[in-house]
Amino acid sequence: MGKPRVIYWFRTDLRLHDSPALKAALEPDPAVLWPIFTWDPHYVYRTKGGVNRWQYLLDCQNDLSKSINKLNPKSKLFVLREAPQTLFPKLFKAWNVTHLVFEKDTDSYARERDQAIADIAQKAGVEIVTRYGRTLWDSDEVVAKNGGKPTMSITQLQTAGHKIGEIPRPIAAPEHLPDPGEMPVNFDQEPPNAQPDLNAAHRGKDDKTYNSIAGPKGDFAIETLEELGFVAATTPHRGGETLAQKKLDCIIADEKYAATFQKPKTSPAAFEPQSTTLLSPFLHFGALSPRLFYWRVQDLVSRYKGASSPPESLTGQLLFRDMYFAAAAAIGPAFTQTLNNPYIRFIPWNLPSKDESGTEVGINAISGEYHVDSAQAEHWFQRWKVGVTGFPWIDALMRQLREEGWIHHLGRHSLACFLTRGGCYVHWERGADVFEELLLDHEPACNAGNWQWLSCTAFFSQYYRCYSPVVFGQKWDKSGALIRRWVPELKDLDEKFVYEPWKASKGALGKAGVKIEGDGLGERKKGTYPEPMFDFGERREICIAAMKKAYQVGLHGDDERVKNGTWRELFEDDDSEVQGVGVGHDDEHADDAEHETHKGKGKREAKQGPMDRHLVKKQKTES
DNA sequence: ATGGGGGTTGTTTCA
DNA sequence: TTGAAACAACCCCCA
Repeated sequence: MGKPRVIYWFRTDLRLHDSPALKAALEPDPAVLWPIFTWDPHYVYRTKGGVNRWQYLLDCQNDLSKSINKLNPKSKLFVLREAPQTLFPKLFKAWNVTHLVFEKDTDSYARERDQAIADIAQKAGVEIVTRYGRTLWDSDEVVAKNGGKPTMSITQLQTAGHKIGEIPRPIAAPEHLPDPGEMPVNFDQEPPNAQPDLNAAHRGKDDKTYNSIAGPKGDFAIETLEELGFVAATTPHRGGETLAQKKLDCIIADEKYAATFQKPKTSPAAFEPQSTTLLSPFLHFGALSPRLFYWRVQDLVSRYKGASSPPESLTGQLLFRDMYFAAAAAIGPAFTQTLNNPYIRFIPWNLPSKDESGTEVGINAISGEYHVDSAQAEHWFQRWKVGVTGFPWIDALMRQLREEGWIHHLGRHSLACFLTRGGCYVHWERGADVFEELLLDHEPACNAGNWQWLSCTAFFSQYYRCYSPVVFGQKWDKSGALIRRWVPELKDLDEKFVYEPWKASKGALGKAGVKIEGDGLGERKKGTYPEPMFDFGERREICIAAMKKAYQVGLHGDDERVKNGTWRELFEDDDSEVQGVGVGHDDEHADDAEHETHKGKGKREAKQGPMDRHLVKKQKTES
């Protein structure tokens, strides 16, 4: 037997430091090692991503390639443009590969893909080696220690983690890398399935991604935005392991900040500089190891007097990340949706997703296809999406997100609450879909989990705690600096009205050079800012009443009645206020609703409640 | 097993 | 100006 000929397959671990998988690849002292990245059509076409995130990925790849090249001038990150499922059988033969090594990934699509790769490797007689390094603990182990169930609270995660044992200490980056072997491409490229292309909207130019396996020059170079057909990115945030390390160093150097960090006390209105670390995009691409981050903080905390502790502390933030990863690992593809998900509450939101289970986009992806069951809700959603709701705090956040790809966690809360249970009563999957496209740090598990949290469909349930689009921002930023930065229409408006310009007098508006008019969609007149979409106080009341009703009904995503539409019967005794929310009901039913209201009000409130709650409990223990 | 305490990140009011 | 308490519609967790 000769020495191993190893492919190291980089995926969501674009780094050299603290990589258990890379360490495992180097341990048998390979004769050759190819560091490769495969440009997977699933990510290119079936994962929504704005230009900002594509640029960030390219940053991470370029930085990694440079670092590899420093360790061995003959090597770099070799990028191959083909789906791994069809590429690897050919590579294994052509390059005479003995081992394929990669970091384990528990995302639904990744699991399915990696299983396929494992089968292919077995047939080819190639040994597969994997290690976990994407979270603090192996998510599957967490699930096992949690009784095979998804971690639905931070205590569950902590208890399970405690049972597994101490979080592994980070591993140093390798000091040497073997030469890559020969890389003949004496085989044909399997053309990708480019339809549907969920990113078509961002491609201003021709998509040349798959013109050849080894790129335009045949040198396995990293793609460019040009090659992908994308126009220029707008975010100021840049990726790469080198930058991640530098930023982490800065954060740890500010001992008081890092050791006493309390997330709920950091301001969502702070920008330049932001109040949180902005390390999440690095974590997403694996340019920063969560375990390195954890131990750099923890070692400081252990010797610091008066340090904060989980869940509010910096390490606590990493625990939440692990919680979502383990929940997603246990629930599988259904985690990112309501349908078929037994752990998520059914709420009859407007604009529900079309059922795409069984289709290609249905695998762990929200394609954005949905039922427009209410023209009103659709109009609100369109205004929310581009930041013209007429609520300056909401619009500022949305515009910051669109341009920079990052907003503070509590800003995300504001946007999410407003779209779902605290304003528009639009399905959280619509919002998750928009965030998936816009966030640099978009992580399927964390994004879906946080939307479930905020919409009170899982993880969190206090739906009467509702973020006000006015007072919540004011609590952090009385003068409206964030609004002035991102909603320049209002930059000269008096502090008294900057959060609610509709209350300003004509004189005050005139002085600020702004008029309140229109819905903000389409061509907007210069010097205008849209009217508020609705009376927030009114909407808040309606939404809370509707949430209460849905909680009493107590359906979950896997309920047959959710799938076959008979859930409607359970909501028919809505009183008139609630009816204002659920659109979709035609006028012919209005009479019935009216009728129900007359005889039902009062009595039912008192009696039905406890009975329904009992029903909910019973259902839960059964499932 | 049941009941009380608590829940990273609400709002309003009052001291 | 800051902090605590009321509001009291939820579910999880632990003893």
